[in-house]
Amino acid sequence: MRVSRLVTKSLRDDPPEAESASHRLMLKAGLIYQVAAGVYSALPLAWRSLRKIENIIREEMDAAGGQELLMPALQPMELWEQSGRRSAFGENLFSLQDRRGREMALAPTHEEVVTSIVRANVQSYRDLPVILYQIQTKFRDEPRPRAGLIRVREFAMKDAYSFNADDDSLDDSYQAMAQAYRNIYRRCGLPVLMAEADSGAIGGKDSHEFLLITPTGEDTVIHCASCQYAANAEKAEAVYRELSPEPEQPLEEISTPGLKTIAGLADFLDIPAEKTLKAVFYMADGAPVFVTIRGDLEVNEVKLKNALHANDLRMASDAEVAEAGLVAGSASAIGLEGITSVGDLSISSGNNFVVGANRPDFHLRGANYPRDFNVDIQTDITLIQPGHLCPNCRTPLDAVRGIEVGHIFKLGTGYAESFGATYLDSEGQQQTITMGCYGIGVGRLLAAAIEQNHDDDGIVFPAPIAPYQVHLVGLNLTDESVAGEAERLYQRLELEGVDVLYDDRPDRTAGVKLNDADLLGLPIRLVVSPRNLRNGAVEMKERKDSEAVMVPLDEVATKVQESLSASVL
RNA sequence: CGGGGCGUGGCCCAGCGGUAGGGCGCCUGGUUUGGGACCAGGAGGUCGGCAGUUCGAGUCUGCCCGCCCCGACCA
Repeated sequence: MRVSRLVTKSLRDDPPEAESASHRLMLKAGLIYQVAAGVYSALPLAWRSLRKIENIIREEMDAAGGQELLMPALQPMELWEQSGRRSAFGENLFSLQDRRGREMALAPTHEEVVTSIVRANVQSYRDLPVILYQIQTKFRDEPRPRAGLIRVREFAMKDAYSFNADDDSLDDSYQAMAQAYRNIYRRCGLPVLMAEADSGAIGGKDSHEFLLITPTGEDTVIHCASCQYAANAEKAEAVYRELSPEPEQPLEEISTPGLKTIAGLADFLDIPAEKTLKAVFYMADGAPVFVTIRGDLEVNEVKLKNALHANDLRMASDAEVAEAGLVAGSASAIGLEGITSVGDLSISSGNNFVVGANRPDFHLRGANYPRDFNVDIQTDITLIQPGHLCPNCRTPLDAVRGIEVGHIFKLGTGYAESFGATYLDSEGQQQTITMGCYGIGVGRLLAAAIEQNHDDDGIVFPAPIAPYQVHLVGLNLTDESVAGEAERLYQRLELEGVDVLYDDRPDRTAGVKLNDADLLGLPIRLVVSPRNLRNGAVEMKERKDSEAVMVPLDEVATKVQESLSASVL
């Protein structure tokens, strides 16, 4: 491709609206163009990268036994009523009416349709297992699209679905998909962490996320350097140091004037925060919830939401707290009635806690669970943080930030039950099919790759997903001998099957061209110029390196091939 | 949805009651050419929309729309 023919131009100024590196660089290099909030065109350069990613995904899905198909984005709303996910997705589901006033949805994912297909086509255990996949556009009316292609409302997703006779078979498919995913990221040149995850709105049992580690990621991953345990912070399991139990003391009210925070209370009483219990108030689907957790810990809202089976969970407002008759800053579950009460496991991990007295400026000491108060649900709702202990090996945990670039789930039989997807086993008994689903956001993967691979000058593309492999820069092309050599080299490389972007613009200065090359970040840069040609050479530089080397003209094609084959992981 | 910010040629911005400007980019001619060159000439804008205040509105007021950023969601 010749730069002179490329429709897109790089931008000279940083787009002011783009905070994240990938967003800024993709706009600046002319990879994407915004159409609406969270809706982008993929311009020719980005589209080449996206196709390369898609092809890697296809090859690995096919190798893992997947069959590609294409399902519609436009679907009747009845399907979503039938699965119960119309309300589960809520406002995130794009919906519209056709000319007859019939309600339709733009699909955010395809369990409903794929399950219907399998119901119609699979009757026997001999037909299983089946893995179906597609690379197709998804629509999700996200509350807040952000950061370019990281979170958008319309996006290409590879979604795969496994259909299995039993849990062992599901486990096989799940492992095969997990391995295919590892292969995909490795082949894209992107190291990822596979972490235990919450299954969210999709529902199901086991679930893992694949995260590209970068400081600007939106997810926190808890990681154990010792045993390699990794989990999304939303999911990570809590373990507690054994506190030596003390003899239980009686409840005693103490004056704590003006104290409303754990830090203030612990300081005033000269006790560690873990000797206190904290009360936190939430609204779950419109009803107040009273949460008790040890004073040194934070509430994990995802765990809490799951424990309550709530669709919507948020912190209660001051007004709602007051209306429920609670004393913010001095509340405890002692004597609490008429409100759902949830206790973290940590309330059993110590005793003689200091808790609120349910009247301002007073607390109680010597509180013990369950002697002094009760909870409706006791479960793990702790938000794991660095320094907490690994559930496997008790090593202190680290936290890193990552971008979720893939997610796999064991769904179980829920969808098959909704749609009546059954088969006859070898005994002639009717059984329900069990399912898994497996997703990769293609555009997000590209954005995450850039988020992770860039420097001050621009993108540093991993070779397998770069739009082109070689950026051939011709300097001083008004000199006919230079233009001739550059042209010959361009055609030679193309003939050898190398993807070359040839900057053939005769009227651009060296600075502009070299800056553009750094910005776009193709793996190899070749510079043809009068200065280099005088030595019968071309300058070759890998984008990730700081040093360039001079290569004799007749060896350039060979050196390029060598360099490219070395960069394939 | 709550909080903050912004809408002026393709891009980045200035102008804050009195005849729409600059830089980049674009077109023509010339000079340049290894890290975003120079000279001369030129094209290009219903100042997000609607209503109002005013002799006069890009500028003031109200309503609406759109976009970005921070929080609840996810590939």
